[in-house]
Amino acid sequence: MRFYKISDLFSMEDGSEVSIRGWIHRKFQVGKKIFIRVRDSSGVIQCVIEEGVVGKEKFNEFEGAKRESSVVVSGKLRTDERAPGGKEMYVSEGKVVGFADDFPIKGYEGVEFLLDNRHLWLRSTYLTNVMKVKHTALKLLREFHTQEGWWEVTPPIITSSAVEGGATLFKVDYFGEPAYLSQSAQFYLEVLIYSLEKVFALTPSFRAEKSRTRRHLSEYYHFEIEGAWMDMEELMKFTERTVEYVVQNLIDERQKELEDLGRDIESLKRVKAPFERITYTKAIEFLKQNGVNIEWGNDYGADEEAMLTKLFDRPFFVTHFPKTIKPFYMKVDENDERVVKGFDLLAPEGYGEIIGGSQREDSYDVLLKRIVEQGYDPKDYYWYLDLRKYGSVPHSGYGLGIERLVMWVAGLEHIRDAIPFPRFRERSKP
RNA sequence: GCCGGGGUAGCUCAGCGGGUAGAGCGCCGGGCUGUUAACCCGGUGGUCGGAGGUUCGAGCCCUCCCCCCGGCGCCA
Repeated sequence: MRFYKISDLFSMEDGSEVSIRGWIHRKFQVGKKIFIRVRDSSGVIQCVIEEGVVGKEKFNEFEGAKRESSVVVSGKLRTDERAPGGKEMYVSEGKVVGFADDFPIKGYEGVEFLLDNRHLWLRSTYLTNVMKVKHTALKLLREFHTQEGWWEVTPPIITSSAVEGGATLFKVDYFGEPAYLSQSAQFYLEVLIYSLEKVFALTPSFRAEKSRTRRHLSEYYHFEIEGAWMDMEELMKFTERTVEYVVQNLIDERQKELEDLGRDIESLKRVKAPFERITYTKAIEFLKQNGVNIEWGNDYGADEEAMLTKLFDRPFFVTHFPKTIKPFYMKVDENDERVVKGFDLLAPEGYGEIIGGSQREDSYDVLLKRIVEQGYDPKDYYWYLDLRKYGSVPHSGYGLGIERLVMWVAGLEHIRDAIPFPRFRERSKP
């Protein structure tokens, strides 16, 4: 038997005999007539079952099938304005494959209940739409970098030390020795540019902070790139082209899902390179003019970042931060020793930082000095320092938070919905 | 880690001058030949987050603890 995708049925002729399989999304019974809305991965269609047509036994079988029961049904398609989407199937035969117990999610539950029942909530059209958007975003990132001559590589997740200090690491028992879950693949990518020149990786990253915001996860997908011979300017140009490519093609390929999610497509259409740029110094001036009590040299917080996002109606760069608030690997600007050649890319509409990048320090002596300056032990970074001793080159790279990108593009209120099984706070179930 | 809010029926919540618990929805049974979170009739429903304490008596007052939500910090 050939099974059709439900989404394909809506473009077929009335009278077509088709079979589908899926799950009962909604069900209504009126006397001797049962309406079931059958869902598969592509869509939902209403099916009408009448006792006079399928027989009493089959009718009773479907009568006993609750929401989320899995079914196979066959029948004729016909147009009916009373059906959602304007088409329905008039069932001639079918069977219940797996009967469902009473499904706990009815549609008015709170956050905690839904998170405890995430394994069931993932069947919702809302989360399904988000997952489809995410898939396409990942596909587009890979597609673009491959087209542009980049190599995908697979850095380790288990590491022996912090890439940068500060952020809390998850500790694991590695054959009796302490090891940590990676919070960035950057240093490993820096190794690989000496052979592949331009590399990217998609890996989970882990942060053990007990963050309490709608923008943080303990486990998230990190898209990182590193390019040999690239300076900060080249990297920023490449970054904005990447974001433009992903967003513009998403509008095209996932239009229906974005609309279902209630996303304002017009604001996404404005995501065209080049993006505006503002230096950290100018950002601080702006904040001061708007009554924020902040001094040059301090990092701005979430409230301040939100103020900045209102300056532009598309993503924009903040550049040249004081070196005191940025990690040692960022290259100090030769025109102004107080700042580094690093940038953040902030998404508009209050979404904030989605990418952080920089040109890397390529001088052995300067890097060593900065490691010591920031209180780290150079021995822990022996292999990272080594890279500067064997044909060092200018190079740059960035890290993009996949779930933050999805959250912004899909217009989500919370980052947890950009990942099927969110890990945050102490939550690790389901 | 800090600040704020909250944990009462399967779910969403009400109850608080202390007198030992209520609604809606769900669920179960019945009815209905066009439903869109269907509708109508009947039924079912609770260690009031945990442990101590005050009191004749605690969901309600006190102490400690646990869990959840939102904001900050940290960052992608």
